[in-house]
Amino acid sequence: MAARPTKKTSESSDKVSVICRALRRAIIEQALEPGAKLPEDSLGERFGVSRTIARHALGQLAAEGLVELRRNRIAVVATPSWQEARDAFDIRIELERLVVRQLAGKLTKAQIAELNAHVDAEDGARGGTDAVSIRLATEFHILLAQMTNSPILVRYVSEVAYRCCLTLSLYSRPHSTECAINEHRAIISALAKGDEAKVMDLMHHHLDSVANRALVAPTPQRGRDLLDILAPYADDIAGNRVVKLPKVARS
Amino acid sequence: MAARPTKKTSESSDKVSVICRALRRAIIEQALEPGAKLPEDSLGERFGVSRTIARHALGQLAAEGLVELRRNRIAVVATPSWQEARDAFDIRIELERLVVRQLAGKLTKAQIAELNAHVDAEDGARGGTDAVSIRLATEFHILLAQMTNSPILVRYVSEVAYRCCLTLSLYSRPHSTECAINEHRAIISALAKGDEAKVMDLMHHHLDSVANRALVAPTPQRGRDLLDILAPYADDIAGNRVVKLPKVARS
DNA sequence: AGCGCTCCAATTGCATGCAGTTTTGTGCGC
DNA sequence: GCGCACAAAACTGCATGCAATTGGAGCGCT
Repeated sequence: MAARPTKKTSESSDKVSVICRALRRAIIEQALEPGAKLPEDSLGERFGVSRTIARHALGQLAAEGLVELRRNRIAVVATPSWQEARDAFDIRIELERLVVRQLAGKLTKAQIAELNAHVDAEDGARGGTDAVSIRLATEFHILLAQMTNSPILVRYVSEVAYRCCLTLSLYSRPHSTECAINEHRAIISALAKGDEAKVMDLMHHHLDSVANRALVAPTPQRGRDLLDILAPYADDIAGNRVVKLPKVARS
Repeated sequence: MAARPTKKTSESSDKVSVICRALRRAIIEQALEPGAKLPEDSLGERFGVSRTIARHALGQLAAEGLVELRRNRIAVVATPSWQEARDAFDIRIELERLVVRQLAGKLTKAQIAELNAHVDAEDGARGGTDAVSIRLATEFHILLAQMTNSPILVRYVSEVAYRCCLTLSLYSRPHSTECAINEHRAIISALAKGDEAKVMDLMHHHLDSVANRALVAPTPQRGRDLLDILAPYADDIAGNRVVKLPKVARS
């Protein structure tokens, strides 16, 4: 259990992975907002690669749910619905409870130090931009996942954490990250103490409170999803008579 | 909640998706065993597309963890270690508990009928090959996930279920699927009754027993991973003198 | 102005070609 | 027969080119 062979899953240093990493980071730091267009040409030019590679990278990110790919259309940064955001958080809670359950009482001194150092970094970045805070907070969770030495768990936690970041930029009001930092510290100490039930609960409530602070209202304010906005009206109308909407492409 | 908009994430009808589906199915039906080589040329020729497309499909499947992609090397069907298999099942348990938790007491009559019909199909296929039984059993779980109307949950449950199929063909002895069918029926009836705690427990034990029946011993019998098989011997030898193994490529 | 139509630039879908790397097969010395 | 060097084949990494589709500007009509 201590020295599980850490097999490299993928994500080496080929150009596709480089682009994926760059885009992922741009997305979670909200340099690319949901709905932003990602033409293959531009990406290729920007990263000095051919369109083929850019396209491949977009395919990967689409598989992770970070970008949306519609046939013959320009790829865009994903715009999850409010419900999808909530679903993502629900899944994340279960996965991260699993993480801390596996980790409770099994961390080395060095690992605990590493976690504390990371939270210190979060603390230090408190004066910076929200984007950096969010990235650091997310990386804390990924760091935890990595300590399980389970590549699959790392992958899923990372993916779902990224998705949650995405929703933060959609539905969240400017929020304070301070309590998150304290909660991170509490989780570390509970992990060190080895109190499995306690740490699972802490993680649960931590994520739940992040979700609740982020997903304030079921009515998306800045949500770009035209369909969701129009849904109630559409129902209304359907009751009266049929109206021709301009080719709503829900399919 | 009843009529959540079912947004299509990807996986439409472009050639890449077609190839992915075909390969996925071939893998879970064990027509392609773990370790099987997947050269881009051959795939392209087989499916009547260019290498570009085959390559893209392999990339997607690699992102799902079904194939392994090493730089400049032929892609192969993934060969998860025993520990990875166990991890996959652990994650799967949590995810599917979440599925049934969301579903308990919320299924329509039609949905329950659909589930029952599926289990009937599983029953009917009992005389057939193991491969078909495994596929049907897996599809039952995916069907459940789909009923949550949460695209993210569907994606993760599907992926992890496929991965579990993969490990079945690696570490499992020829097994009986009959109890699984009964357990499926029990889950459906508990879902219909709406007993949340009960159905979560049923799902937990169902998957746990599948895992335990499959992952019998930490020593893989038919495991193709040369490294794992040779590990104890290598240790032995190392104690005496150094032996030159032919370029073991663990990286 | 508002609506519909046509046509063109922008963009994707896909195949092919070339360069570099790995694997395989072959011949040679022992 | 056995091991080894070397060359040929196989395969991947990536760029480019062409056809098909889309989005939108421009334009005429009401």
